[in-house]
Amino acid sequence: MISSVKNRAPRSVRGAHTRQSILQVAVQLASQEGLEQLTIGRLAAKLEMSKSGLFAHFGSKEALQVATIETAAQTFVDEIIRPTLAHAKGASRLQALCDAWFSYMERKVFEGGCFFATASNEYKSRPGPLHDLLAAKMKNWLRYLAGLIQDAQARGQLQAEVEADQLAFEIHALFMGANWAYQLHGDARAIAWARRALSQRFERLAQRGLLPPGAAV
Amino acid sequence: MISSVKNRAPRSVRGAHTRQSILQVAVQLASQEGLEQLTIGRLAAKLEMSKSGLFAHFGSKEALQVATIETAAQTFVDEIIRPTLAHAKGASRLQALCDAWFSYMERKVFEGGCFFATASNEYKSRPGPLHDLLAAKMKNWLRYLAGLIQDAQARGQLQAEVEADQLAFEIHALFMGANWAYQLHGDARAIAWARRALSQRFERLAQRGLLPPGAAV
DNA sequence: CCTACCGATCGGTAGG
DNA sequence: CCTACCGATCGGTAGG
Repeated sequence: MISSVKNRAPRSVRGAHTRQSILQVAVQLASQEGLEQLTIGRLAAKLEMSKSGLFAHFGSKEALQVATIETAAQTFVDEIIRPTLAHAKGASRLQALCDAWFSYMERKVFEGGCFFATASNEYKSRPGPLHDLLAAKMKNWLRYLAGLIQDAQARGQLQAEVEADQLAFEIHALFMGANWAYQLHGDARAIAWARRALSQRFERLAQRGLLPPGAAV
Repeated sequence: MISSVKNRAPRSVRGAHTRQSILQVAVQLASQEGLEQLTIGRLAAKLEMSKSGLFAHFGSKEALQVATIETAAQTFVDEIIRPTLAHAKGASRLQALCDAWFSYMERKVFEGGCFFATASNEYKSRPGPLHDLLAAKMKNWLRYLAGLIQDAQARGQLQAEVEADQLAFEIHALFMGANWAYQLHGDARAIAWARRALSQRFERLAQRGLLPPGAAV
């Protein structure tokens, strides 16, 4: 079916600007309260515009939710993926990515902590298009992590006997754990614990000093 | 204030039984969709009773949510804490606890995966009494984990240089990571990855073979 | 981008 | 434990 409703294009530069403003607020709200609590009425009230005016930008609540996820994904790429591309492939880039992730959390890029932690937890046990979209995004993220690990292994900077998927899972689990504890208890020790666990894991896996000095922060 | 509404006691044996039936359904629903989506109307429809009849058992939505959390806590204790008390204090009990946790997930005690993973994620960035209750429960859980670690350390079964809070955080992060991936992707490899990461961590921390043989599963 | 609506559902109440 | 309600809010529509 050809849906001009779900993939609504902005009709003007001004419309696109308004749409972006809406989505920036939506991303912040959803990172704290989830995508289900992101109601059109509350969002419109925050933006001091009418429900129907806001609604017209998206066409359905689900389209608003999808656009919110895509906006958060853009921010995630800009904050975490893109800066690390300046680093050499392998251990250096992997380390930069981990640092970027902790920085992203400490700087509170999203008010409610990692947007994707909130959203993927919200839909992890509920079928539907939002589950599928988030599961696909998270799978890509873990694949990307595993790819960086394999790069480091191919360069002899990381022991090859550890399965890349296994290590990617561990790294991701420490990110999620740090985000969870930091948000729930407001205790920054969780970030320090995750950093230390990661650096110890990396140290053990580093081979023959090929990891750049101080790389395992 | 003396609140006979929030701490409503069942007026009869039959009333207590109905209340328990309601809460069992509530716990399953909330583990999948969260405590906010646990609406009185949906719960009443599932139980084929009237909204107001169900409502009368609790007095407010928040009281229903609190009772649901306490019910899930009971199940958690029965499934994970209590069985491990049969094991000797120290590494043995710590290991039994980890095994019990993975078993609890694999047996899908809660349909949506770990109830407390869902609930604590839902309220981690939102102030209010439910946040505070869940944060307190999770703090107790991590304290309990850290206590088991300290017991093992005091017995010379686990190296003492690792901070108990640090290791408890790591163990919990692997539990949360396994639950997250298993629920989101339905991929049991996540459980295997978490088990392996844990057993490797324990192996490295075991001293002088004092850890019972095969204890680090 | 707005006002003015719609039916459905929310948490909760009255009264039995 | 029920029927019969209440005002508020939900996602969404009509028409401009």
